[in-house]
Parts: sequence; C-alpha cells; structure tokens
Amino acid sequence: MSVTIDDELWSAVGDSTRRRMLDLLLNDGGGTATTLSRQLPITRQAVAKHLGVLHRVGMVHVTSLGRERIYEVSQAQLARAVAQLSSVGATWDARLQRIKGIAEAIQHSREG
Amino acid sequence: MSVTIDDELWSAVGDSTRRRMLDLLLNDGGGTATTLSRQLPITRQAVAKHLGVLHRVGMVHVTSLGRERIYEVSQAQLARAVAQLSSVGATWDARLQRIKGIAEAIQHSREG
DNA sequence: ATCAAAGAGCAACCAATCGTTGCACATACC
DNA sequence: GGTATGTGCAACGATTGGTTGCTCTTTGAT
Repeated sequence: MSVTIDDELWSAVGDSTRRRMLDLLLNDGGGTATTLSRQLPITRQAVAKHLGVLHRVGMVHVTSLGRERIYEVSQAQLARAVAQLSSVGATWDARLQRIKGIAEAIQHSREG
Repeated sequence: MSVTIDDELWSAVGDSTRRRMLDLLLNDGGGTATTLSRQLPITRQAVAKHLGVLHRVGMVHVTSLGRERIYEVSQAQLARAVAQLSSVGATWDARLQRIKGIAEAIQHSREG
C-alpha cells in the first residue's frame, strides 16, 4: 500500500516558514503580508510569495479590505493537512511496530 | 507556544521522494541507491543524493557489503519524526477545535 | 486639496536544492 | 583478462526561497 499523499498539501506544509505563518494566522485569527512579516525574519515580499503558495493550495483565503488584503486559514484544508500528517505518522508507526515485533520474534527464537 | 520543530528532520521528511524512499526501505528492510532507483522515477544519482541527506540527519544508516552500500532506516530517528508529525498535527487540531468553539459561542450568543 | 506615509504588487537577481547527463573507479563474475 | 554492475563525483538546468528596488493605491494629516 502506498503512502503517497497529496503532494501539494505536503509541500505547502513541509516548509518551516509556512508552518510558522499558519501558526501566526491561527493565533491572530488572520493577518496581512505586512503584519506577518513583522513577526518573521523575512521580508514582506517573501511572505507574500508564501501566502501565494498557501492560497494556491487552498490553505488560506483572502478578503480585501481597503488597501489591505487579509489572509485567514481555511479550516477545512488545514483539517485535511492534519489528517494526512497523522496518516503518514500512523503508517510509519505501524511499520515500526511490525519491525519491532519481528526483531523480538527473532530474539525469542535465538533465546529459546 | 511555538511549534517550531527540528527543521532538519522536517526537511528530510518534507520531500515526497524521500518519503517514498523511507517507505520502500521500511517495506524491503533496506536497499541500495541502485535498487531504490529501480522502484522510483528518478536516476540512481538523484537517489544517492537523497540518501545523503537522509543519512546526514540520521534517518538511515549504511553498511558496506562488497561493492554495495546498503541503507536501512534508523528506527529511533523515524520514531522521532513520527512524534513530531503528530505533535504538529495535534497542535493544529487543538487550535481548530478552539476556533470552532469560539465560533459556536458566537453563534449561541447571536441566537440567545 | 494636497501630499506624505503605509500597504500591496511586480520584476530582477542570488543561493540552494532536486533533477539530469557524463565520466571515472571499484568489485564481481565469465 | 575483460565485461558487466554498483558507486562516486562534477557540471549543468529548472525551480524555489530569499533579497532589493521600483511603482501604484489608499489612507489620513495638514
């Protein structure tokens, strides 16, 4: 069984800066490229690019308000991402358990 | 609270090709750059580079056997990765729940 | 009403990474 | 010995994450 996953989602969430951005957006309930860049060690333009990729995969949605563009996390899509994270984790966990079981069986057969 | 995570581990696991490689190594109990490249749509040299980064972060270990170099998954490090995946997932999940709770509270106060 | 300040967008550029091809070297086997 | 197979190294191109610099729009203060 393949653990191949929605690659777009993963690449969105695989970047540490984007994870921090999602974190900030969740914490503050939304933000603009400018407000985010104030809380991050990168420029507004870099933040804007990241928001672009997050938006392209539907992880955030935008609303214009005057001259500002406010980004918020899309709950449904974040839930999907969380589900996939835990799915991969669970799969690997299961394989580790199985390997561990095999190792123990070998150990037993050696001891017995 | 920051969800900042061991970035090396994440960048190792954030790449979809490397995830597939880990999968294959777990499934087969080990492999070489050549055997992996046969099961992947990329060249042996590309696989070798990926094995390099996985090795650098301790996700795999190598043993030389004749002219072959056999890679196996390091169980301890994979377990760490799994733990971090589920940690991020749990954090986001909690925030989603909290937001959902707030939304419901607002809904109630509107209705009440 | 005008004009400076602040937010956003666009383009060019740089460095790192993921892929490629091509070649040299080492080991296995006939 | 010679050929096939596994590995390693280097150069190259495309993409990506960051930068700087500029322009445009909106706000708001004088």
